[in-house]
Amino acid sequence: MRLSQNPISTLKEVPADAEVISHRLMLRTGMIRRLAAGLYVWLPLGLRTLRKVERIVREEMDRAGALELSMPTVQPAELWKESGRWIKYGPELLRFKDRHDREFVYGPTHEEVITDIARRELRSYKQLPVNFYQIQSKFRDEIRPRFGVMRAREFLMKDAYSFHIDEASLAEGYRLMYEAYSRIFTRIGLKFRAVLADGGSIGGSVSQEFHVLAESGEDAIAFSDGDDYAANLEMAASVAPALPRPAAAESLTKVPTPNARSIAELSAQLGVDAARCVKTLLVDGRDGGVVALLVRGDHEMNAVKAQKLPEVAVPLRMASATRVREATGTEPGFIGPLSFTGKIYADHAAAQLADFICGANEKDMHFRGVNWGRDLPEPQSVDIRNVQAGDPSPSGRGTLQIARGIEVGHIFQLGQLYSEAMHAGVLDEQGKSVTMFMGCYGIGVTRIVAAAIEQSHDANGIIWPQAIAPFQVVLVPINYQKSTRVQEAADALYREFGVAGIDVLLDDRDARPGVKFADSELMGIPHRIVIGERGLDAGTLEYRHRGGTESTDISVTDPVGYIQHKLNS
RNA sequence: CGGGGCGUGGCGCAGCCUGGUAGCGCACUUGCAUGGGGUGCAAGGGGUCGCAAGUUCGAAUCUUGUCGCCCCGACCA
Repeated sequence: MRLSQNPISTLKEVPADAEVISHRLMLRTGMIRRLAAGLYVWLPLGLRTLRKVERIVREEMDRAGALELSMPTVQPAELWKESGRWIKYGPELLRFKDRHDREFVYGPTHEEVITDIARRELRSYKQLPVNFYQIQSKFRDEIRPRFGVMRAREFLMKDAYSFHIDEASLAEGYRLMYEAYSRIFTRIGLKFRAVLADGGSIGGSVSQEFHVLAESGEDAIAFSDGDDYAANLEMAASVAPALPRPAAAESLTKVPTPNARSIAELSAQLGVDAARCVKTLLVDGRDGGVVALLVRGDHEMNAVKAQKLPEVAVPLRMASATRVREATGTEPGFIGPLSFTGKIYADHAAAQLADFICGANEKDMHFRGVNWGRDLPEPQSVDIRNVQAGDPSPSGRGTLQIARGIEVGHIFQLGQLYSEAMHAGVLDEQGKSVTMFMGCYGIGVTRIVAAAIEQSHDANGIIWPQAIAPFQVVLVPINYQKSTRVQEAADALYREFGVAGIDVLLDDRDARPGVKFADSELMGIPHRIVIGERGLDAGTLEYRHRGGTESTDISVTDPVGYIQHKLNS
């Protein structure tokens, strides 16, 4: 591409609402433009990178034996009603009607459509296993789209769905996808980690997410420093303390704690560690009542874990102030388990405490010296808290660290969740009908582009990994418009790179060198060759790598060979 | 959904409090100079101030409504 022919210029200033670095750089380089909240136009420069990511994904999916197809973005509501997700999916599902008043959705994912295809087309176990995939736009009406294309409403996704005769085959298909994903992210040049995950709204049992490690990531992930255990914070199991609970030493006393509505205030007023306090959280119950969830004062409740408890309503909701009053006779801040009559769950760590402090179900009062088994019944002990850095790893080796990640891939073993609801079966070797087992596997193609920038940039701009750079080489001629020699040399070089099949950008704009240097760095093109009269006199060109700070003179005789060597090393 | 904030040329902003017919920087156009790190000088083009209604002789400015967007929160017990 000749840069003089690209009408999109780079920006020095960026819209004030762009927060994260990838969003700012994508706007400044002219990769994307915002159309509306969560909707982005991919301009020529951005699309080049997007297509390169797509190509790598496609190559590795094909290599893993998956078959590409393409499904409509618009789907009939009947399929969603059949799977049950018409009700379960919530407002993120964009629903609309056509001129005949028939209901449709804009697909946020395609389990229903692919299962419909599978039940029509697949008749025999001999056709299994099979894995279908597509790379296509999805729409999810996010509560709060943000961070540019990182959490957009419409985005490009690679989604794959596999069908199997039994669980063993599903596990094998899942393993193949795990390996394909690892190859994909490695080829793209990302620092990533596969972590144990929750199924979320897609459902299913076994599932792992692939996270790109970056400070700006929206997810917290916990990983062991002793082995390769890694899990989304939502899922990371906290290990129950092994020691026996200390014996009760204090007697139960009620103490005044005026306005101590938070653990921080409470522990300050009483001069005790937050870890000796118990937080009582009331959440809505499944049967209409409330459920008490107890965690240690220095711990945080984990909503994903808590809503797996049978009595807890899904999705998890904190009880309203009115219901708190009905259930306890007091207001939030002074709730405790002692006179509470509803269902009580205590986190393992809270259940392990002796002589602890908790609310007295009376305004401005707490109990001290509370002991399980003596002052109230032994609790049902469960894991309902987030792990913290320093906690022992559930793998038994090492302690947990917390890092932030951007979820770029997610793989699931769905089992028979959809195939059962939608009656997708095949005949087995005995001629008996068997419900198929399914897996599904997603990659956020557009999100990968943003994640790559988050992970690799500096003060001057993007530093693209080789594999997804919009151009591999940029040619910067000095005084292109005035110097015939420079122009001829640059044009010749541009042709040679093109013939060699290397993606080359020629900055033939009538701009000063400083502008071109700044732009080449902003755009993050890995290899730069400067062509100037001085160098031509000496028979040299100037080479510089985007990541480096030094330029080196190279001979004019074979710059293409020089770059090819760099690309292959 | 709750709280806060913002809508003024393509982008970043000032003007609004105290009404008098819109300004600055970047970008863009033209010319001259410059030509190895976002160069300088000069001359230009471009905005019915989100939209609607109201108050007023007069509204970017005051009032009401409406639409759009952004940020924070959604463990607080």
